[in-house]
Amino acid sequence: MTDTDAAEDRQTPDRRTQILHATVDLLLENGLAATRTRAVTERSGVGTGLLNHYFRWNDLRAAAWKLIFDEVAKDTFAPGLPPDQVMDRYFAEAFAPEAERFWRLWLEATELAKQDEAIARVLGEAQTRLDSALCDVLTAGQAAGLWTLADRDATATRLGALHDGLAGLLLSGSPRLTRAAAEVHLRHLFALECAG
Amino acid sequence: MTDTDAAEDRQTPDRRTQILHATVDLLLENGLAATRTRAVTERSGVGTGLLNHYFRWNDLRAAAWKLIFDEVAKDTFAPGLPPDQVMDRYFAEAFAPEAERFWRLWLEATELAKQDEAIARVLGEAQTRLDSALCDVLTAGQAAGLWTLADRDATATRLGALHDGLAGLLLSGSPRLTRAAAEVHLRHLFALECAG
DNA sequence: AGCCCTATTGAGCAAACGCTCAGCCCCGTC
DNA sequence: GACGGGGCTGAGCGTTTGCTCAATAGGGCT
Repeated sequence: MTDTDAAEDRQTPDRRTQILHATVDLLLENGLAATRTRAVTERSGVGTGLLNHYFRWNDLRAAAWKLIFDEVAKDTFAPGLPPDQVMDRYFAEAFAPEAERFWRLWLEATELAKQDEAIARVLGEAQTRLDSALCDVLTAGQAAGLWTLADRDATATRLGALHDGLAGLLLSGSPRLTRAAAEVHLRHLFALECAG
Repeated sequence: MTDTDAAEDRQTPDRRTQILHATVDLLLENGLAATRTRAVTERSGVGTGLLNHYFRWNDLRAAAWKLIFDEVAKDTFAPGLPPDQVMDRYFAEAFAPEAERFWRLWLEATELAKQDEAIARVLGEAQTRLDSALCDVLTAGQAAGLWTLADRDATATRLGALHDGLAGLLLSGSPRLTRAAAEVHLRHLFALECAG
């Protein structure tokens, strides 16, 4: 991502980078279904030919998704904070409005992963990354005596899966679940895991 | 689904019913992405014109999904069994290979629900139905003294969401999670809820 | 100026999709 | 046999995709 900032400073940002970031923006704004190559060319001010010179559409999607997922993984588990504060931040931001766009893209990627191997790889890496980051935080907290967990890996998997499931419920517009309630559910599971 | 058998027995099963059930079969076999109107006409042995006479594609999908979801809701929570046996069956079949097709369709429906109001309605009804069925079982078990839960509705929501999240993880082919492990996770949450 | 070469363009192609519509087939009625 | 009409057909339309390719613009080098 340092490439990005450096490129934006330059007078003539790499056209390839322009295309990539236009794709990221459009994906976050409108989701995959409404993001087509033509929309990317218009947003980035680039001809259709150049876009296809640099990317095949599948690869462009995968590259943009990788940027987005990496960014989230970096933001969610900020380094240097005490583990309990990291978890608190994780719970607080789990269902924040800004996270909604991310989850929509996550579900869309899951959908596409069956057909597109590039996206499957990106999604798999992001999953592993988020899961192991969560594992690390749980381990650090346990080492610091903040909590006691019988099986940190299993707890991380359950937290991640519940997070995912609740986010999916929220996205589907279920009237029986609010953002605040979803956060409570996630915190509740963690409390149960620590107590049990 | 008794309609199906009855229809197959009849000499001239309703063409409309033939189309509907061909759609159900194809959705279960190949998922939505690989199920197009042409595939339905071929499977049901019907001309494209007749299909479009009876259904618009969006409505046909929604109708087929409704059949599938209703069937699952009916099968999962069989009436007449003791609540603890119902829960055991729920856990045992939660990630069975046959359930995989269902979850793929569930995710695809979630995806489409934002664009298609008919599917959003069908999905919403199915969600409510499954959630309240789970609530009922939890309530019945508590009444029978099988377990004690602080908040049955919340527990039902958490179980459903964890189920959903784990199924999503399995579908995405995550190598870190097996069907058996997913079942253990779900049972573990229930045990925690009962204990806590 | 003349030349070359890379970056860039955009009209248009091929494929895939849902859906239409002119017409065919078949059966009941007179 | 003639006629009428509803069930049914399928070639093909219109649209939307991702992507190609001949053509162009423009800057550096001689």
